[in-house]
Amino acid sequence: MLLADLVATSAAVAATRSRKAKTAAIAERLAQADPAELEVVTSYLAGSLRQRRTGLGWRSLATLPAAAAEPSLTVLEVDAAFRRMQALSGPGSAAARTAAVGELFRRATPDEQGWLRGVVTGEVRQGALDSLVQEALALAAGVPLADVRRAAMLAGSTVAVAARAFAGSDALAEVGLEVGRPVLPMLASSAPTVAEAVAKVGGRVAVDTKLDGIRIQVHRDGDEVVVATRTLDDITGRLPQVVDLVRSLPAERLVLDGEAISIGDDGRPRPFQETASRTATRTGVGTHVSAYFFDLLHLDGRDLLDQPLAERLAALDALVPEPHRVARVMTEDADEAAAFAARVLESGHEGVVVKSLAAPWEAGRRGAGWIKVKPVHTLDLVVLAVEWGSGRRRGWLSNIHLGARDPETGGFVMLGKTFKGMTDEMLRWQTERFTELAVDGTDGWVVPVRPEQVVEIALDGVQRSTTYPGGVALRFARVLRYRDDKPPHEVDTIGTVQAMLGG
DNA sequence: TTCCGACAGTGGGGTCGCAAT
DNA sequence: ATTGCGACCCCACTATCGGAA
Repeated sequence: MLLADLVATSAAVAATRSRKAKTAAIAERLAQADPAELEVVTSYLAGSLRQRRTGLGWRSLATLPAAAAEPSLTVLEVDAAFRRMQALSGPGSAAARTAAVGELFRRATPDEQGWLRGVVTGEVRQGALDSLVQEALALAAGVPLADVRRAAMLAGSTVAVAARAFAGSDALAEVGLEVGRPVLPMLASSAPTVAEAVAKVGGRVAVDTKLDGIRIQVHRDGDEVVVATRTLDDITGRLPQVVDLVRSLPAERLVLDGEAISIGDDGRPRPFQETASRTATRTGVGTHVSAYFFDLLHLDGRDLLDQPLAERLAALDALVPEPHRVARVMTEDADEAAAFAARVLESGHEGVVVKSLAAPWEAGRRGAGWIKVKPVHTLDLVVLAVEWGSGRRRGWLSNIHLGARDPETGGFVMLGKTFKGMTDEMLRWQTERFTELAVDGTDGWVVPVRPEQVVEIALDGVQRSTTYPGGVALRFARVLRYRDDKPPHEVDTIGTVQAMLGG
């Protein structure tokens, strides 16, 4: 298959807003793929390369050679080119990579160059990702979507089951949970209060402590242990204590789901930054990282995936010692759940996850069985500058720079940015408003403004920063509303924000 | 007809590893 | 030694489609 054909499909998918039409276009292209190229085509139609890392990013593609007039690249040639680039490392690899990019892009037409750049930077933006490709696979192969989804969950990717989809439902059904091969993780949606989460889940629920660490999935087969992250990255070598712990459990084959986090000598959780640092480093030592498990998917030959959570938890409790499980209550009473959540926060943890005790394990259904609840802080800050948006926000002033008041200088200290929480109406309004407040000094991207507009910001908390002058940055900041009832000299001070670090 | 679940898009800060400077 | 890029950890929120109610 020519890359040009695939790029044409991507353009057609981008050109319509109808999901059905997108799915149909993708399905048509999938049906035309040879068996040998099916995995590459499936991956490309979802907007991703098959190579996890290429060493290429937006910067590497800033300058490109002149484009070809006629299409000639095949999808397999493109895959081979990226495979070669992935293999490059060591001194001189950057130059070799640049040469390889030149070779590939010289053979691409302007449209193909645009698509190649998008797939490398993860910005194909055609309005279809993995989920719609799963639908397209089901459509093209004439198999139920649920079969495709389940096989993809168990195999850890959609690409891995594309060929089986075309071989039929029976072939898909042969894909089972394999100890040692990570499955796609089950995700949680969120709710503002515990009471709402309990009501939404319904019936008897488990309320788990939500730890602010790294999600881990641990597989053990005899002495062989594999630790994987949420994106199924293998981090076994970085968490030796977790490996030892799981080896010590009284079972031979198992699959556990949990969280890795640094806990201080006082028994309270360390900031997320410490856990991240510790788990990101391959060789270094540092604070101890402990594992706390909250689910069990397999135990000694028995798959628990399809069992209700209540049964999985019973098996978990029998297997894993209490100090290595997340604290939990099981109840039907929203007040009891809320009281537990209050104790969890008191102990320094992030929040709770409310789970249906009747629900089986189901990846990729954010919203069904698990609902997280975290407290929200708010600050009133002033807007210091705005950035022009991209994609669907092109032409709108989008990402705002936030500042707290510095009582000593009478000025403002930047704490971070946010583009979240804005409706289209707010984007329209702020584009007009900040155009009025703009001062000289724009670089064409960032527009500095007079610090006069106050905004109420919601955030999960603050963290240490080496980027911002106050030494603190906001975590997950989003706009609640613009405030015209509050003058800039009354917004929160940098001292107030710094004090939240200790909290 | 209205409601709501699922999906994609738009990016945020921090940390490390690696190659180049 | 320092710098810049790429990769990946955590993540919130809105708009929209299309099936469910």
